[in-house]
Amino acid sequence: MQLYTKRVIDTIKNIPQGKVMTYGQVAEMAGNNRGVRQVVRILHTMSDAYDLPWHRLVNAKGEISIKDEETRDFQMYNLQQESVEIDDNGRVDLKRFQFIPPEL
DNA sequence: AAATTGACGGGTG
DNA sequence: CCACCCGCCAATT
Repeated sequence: MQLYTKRVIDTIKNIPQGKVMTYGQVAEMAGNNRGVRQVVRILHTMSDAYDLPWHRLVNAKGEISIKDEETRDFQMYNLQQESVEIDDNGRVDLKRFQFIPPEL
């Protein structure tokens, strides 16, 4: 597996409880803002194996991006358990809940 | 070895 | 705000 992929996994694992990150932000932290698609792919294939808190990922608009209803509900449930608020449109207020990693 | 796959993002109209 | 287009990366098939 490539370094980039590892960094993506690390980045996701480092998202603290009660906060969320966008897919693009993860790609950026991992060193390649253009590798968003790969982030998505990782979630599909490796989220179980690497025990990733995938529920802390939302798209750039702050929406929960899962299509499958059950999985989406599961994500919302988990977020709410961490006191992340979700509005009627299934959106999270990024201003309040987005995790901004310490740069260094 | 080539094609496919994805839970995306930014720009445009 | 919505709809569409196209660029992008690497694990899998």
